Amino acid sequence: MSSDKYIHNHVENKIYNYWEKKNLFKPKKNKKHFSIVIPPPNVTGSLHMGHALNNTIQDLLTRFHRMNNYETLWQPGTDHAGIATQALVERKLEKENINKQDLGREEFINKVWEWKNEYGDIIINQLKKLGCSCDWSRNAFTMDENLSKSVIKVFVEMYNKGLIYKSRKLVNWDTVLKTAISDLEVDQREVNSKLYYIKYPIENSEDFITIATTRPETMLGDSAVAVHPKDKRFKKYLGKNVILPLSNRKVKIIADEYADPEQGTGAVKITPAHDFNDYDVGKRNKLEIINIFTDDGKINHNAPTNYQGLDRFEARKRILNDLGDLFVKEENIKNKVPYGDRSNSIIEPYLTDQWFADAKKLSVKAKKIVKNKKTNFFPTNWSKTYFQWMNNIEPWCISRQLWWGHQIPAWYTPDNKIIVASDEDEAIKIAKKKYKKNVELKRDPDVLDTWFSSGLWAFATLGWPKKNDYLKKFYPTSVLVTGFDIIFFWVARMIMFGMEFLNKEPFKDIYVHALVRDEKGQKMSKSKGNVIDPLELIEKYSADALRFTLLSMASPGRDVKLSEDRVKGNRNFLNKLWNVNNFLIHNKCELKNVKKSPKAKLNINRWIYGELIKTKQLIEKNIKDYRFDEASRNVYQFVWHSYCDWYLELSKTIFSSDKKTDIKETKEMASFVFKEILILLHPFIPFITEEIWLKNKLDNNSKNYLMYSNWITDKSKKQKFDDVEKIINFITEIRSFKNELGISPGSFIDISFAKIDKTNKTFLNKNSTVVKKLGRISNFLEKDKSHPSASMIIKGNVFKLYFEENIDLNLIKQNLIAKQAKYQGEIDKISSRLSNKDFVKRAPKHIVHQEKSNYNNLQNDVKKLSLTIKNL
RNA sequence: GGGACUGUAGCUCAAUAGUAGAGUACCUCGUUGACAUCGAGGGGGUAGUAGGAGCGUAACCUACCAGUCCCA
Repeated sequence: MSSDKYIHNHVENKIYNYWEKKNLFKPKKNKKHFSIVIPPPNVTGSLHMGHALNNTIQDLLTRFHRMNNYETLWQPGTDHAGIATQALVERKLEKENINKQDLGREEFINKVWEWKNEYGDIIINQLKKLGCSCDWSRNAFTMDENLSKSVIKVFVEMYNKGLIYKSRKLVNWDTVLKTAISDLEVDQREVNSKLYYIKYPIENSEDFITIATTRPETMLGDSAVAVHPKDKRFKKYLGKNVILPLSNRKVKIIADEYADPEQGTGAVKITPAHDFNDYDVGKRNKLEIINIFTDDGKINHNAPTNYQGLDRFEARKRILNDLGDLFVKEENIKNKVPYGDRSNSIIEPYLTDQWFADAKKLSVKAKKIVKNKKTNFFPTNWSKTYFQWMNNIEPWCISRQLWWGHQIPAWYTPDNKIIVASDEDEAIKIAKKKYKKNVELKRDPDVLDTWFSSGLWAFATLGWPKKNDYLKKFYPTSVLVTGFDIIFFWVARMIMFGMEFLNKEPFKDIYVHALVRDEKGQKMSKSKGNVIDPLELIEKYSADALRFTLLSMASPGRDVKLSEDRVKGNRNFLNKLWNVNNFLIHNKCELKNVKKSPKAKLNINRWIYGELIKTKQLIEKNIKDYRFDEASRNVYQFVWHSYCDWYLELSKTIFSSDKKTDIKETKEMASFVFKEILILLHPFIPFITEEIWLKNKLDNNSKNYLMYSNWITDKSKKQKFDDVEKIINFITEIRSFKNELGISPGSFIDISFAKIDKTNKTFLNKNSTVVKKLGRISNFLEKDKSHPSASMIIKGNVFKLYFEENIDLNLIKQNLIAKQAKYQGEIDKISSRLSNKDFVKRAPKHIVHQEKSNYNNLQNDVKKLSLTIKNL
């Protein structure tokens, strides 16, 4: 006999190899087109829960469309993660006592490539573990030659259009990584800080003006003290100078509305080189910009010698110490401090020359396309977030002081003019034309922000700028599946680039899923130690179980709170499925020979077929609406409860009978529906469905792949099969009644039909085999027995039940009284509704009608109940 | 400071305004034929609070309370 348990461990790898060997992930010519580009995971990354959710959804959509007559492309790849990768390789080299600078740029980049070639596929292999059916033959990398070419092309064109420019500005500077980063890469964290009050002596006076600051070390770079123009307290000092303590420089006291009279002392020190607000004040008031930091956050030569070379935090201590009497007090406060999301170090506003993209200009078309609903967010609400950011968009700093990445295609002439060209030869040509002679050119050492190249992902991976078949077929892509955390980083920028260069939206739909949190709803983080590793769950419970769990929990607008128990529960679902297969084999059902559309006469067969169609339609609708939670619920409910708990149980009565035609029909239907179940479930849980498919040789020697099997279509009118539902209800009532009276569920009973109406009597007699077996009934009696009985009332019919066991009459009575009270409660509610004239007048007729009929039915039941109670 | 979201059973979440459901946990019972990773049954909800519109709502509006997130 086959094993009772589904063991996933060997199955999943085997099945994945089978898919790859058969080349099933490649797009196959078909009428319609469907495409997804993967949000490229970081090449240094390893699979976390966010990836698992994100890619499970994409795989479900991909498989669903691939099965249903779409030529389907899921374009995979990774991004080069400039900072992360460079830092990683640097650390690795440090361990080997190799310094990046000694190695030189070119050699270092070689080392990074070596690393990439060795480890870069880790995350790709992890995606395979999850079952992702990407077309791996097209696996892309942002540093690939063709993608790099499109990056250069985009840069050059944007420069020529004036959409990219170089400028000296205050930027977010990471003193650890020694590079500029964009606003988005800065994390504003609330921390406990101290506010220091410091007296600045006023020139030629005994007076002081007291300022408050959280960063006293920056006073070495102060170029003014600002007060609010309307602040009467300071009016007398306006235009005077203060003697800057420690530096002994003279700086002016100026009036500027930036100074908030309510904050601190009302007077604020202005350090244009090291604070974004102060920079603006400085510009307005034409103040000197004094940079006092080196690129690694130490005090530089612009400060008094005794502080030079000190780290910024060391300098703070020394300065506070050196202030002496001028130090007034300190206060504990909470404030926001900028941290670099990669280095985790405090970010320094720093004045440098950088390249910027004019995001404001790019945003115009990008906003319009969403406004015009050519691109739609799901859930819709995310468009608000999108617009809010787009409306307040700032220039995007795209240059990074790194070696690993796309080097900016700009060259400098000896007189420091910029030449932007797609390669050095072209730059030389341009220079020659301009200067009428050969001039020495120096290439800009900076590279572009990784997100710049990921922004081209949706079309560069499809071959752009070449106008090939793929681009035509698959752009715009059908849907982008992504987390809300990268709407700005990536989604918005892809839309901007897509609109600018193809004048078409990169994707029709944007499905935004939530964050995966731990079971308590906390963000998973290494420092908290609450990270659940998807690979561990896969190992323990299977990829299918993890996938199904994530899908069923992906409710829109909600975070996914993942607990191991849920995954375990869904592993049980797989086992159930496995055992259905065992059951069918056991009953000699042949899946291999099922007909295309089975004809059924038996009510249970017609019923399960109807349920199948209904379920299929529901799932399809929910997948199209991106309601994966609902879709998984639909399929789970149908498979476990309708098919296993009822249909297969009911079918057992037929299998154990001697009616050959009925047995044949039921075998066929059981097999047919199960085969359809495998097809419906495949996008959700591809491994086990494929395993069962192959085990039953449904592939027909590689002629019928599960992965290309269409979902069932049936356009016939919906038929209702009340009779099976009636049987189910009747059996449930009996089971429940027995349980309430404390009768062992396995025991057999007799039931008297003496007081029930003809329709029901005929119906039950007609279905007696099934009802008797599942309801554990020995005999249907036409007349009441003289033994004591318990009465069960279903929809106005009184059934008398006779048990072998002795039942406490009191218990029976109590049971009936409780039921009566429950019904009466319902009646009271309905009657208060019905006695409301406005309700009867204004509510739709069918609602009123329904209430009335409910009322009558309940009244009838209560009447019967009280009669029975009286007779006891 | 600006913005978005959430509040429903112990927990995690559903439900076109027609009167609250599922999974899980819990309790009771059950095993010689698919499955104990199972089956049958059960208890459990003043829907954050308070107003308002409406015949009626958990769903709409307003305020408040609580929480989460984003931007500055």
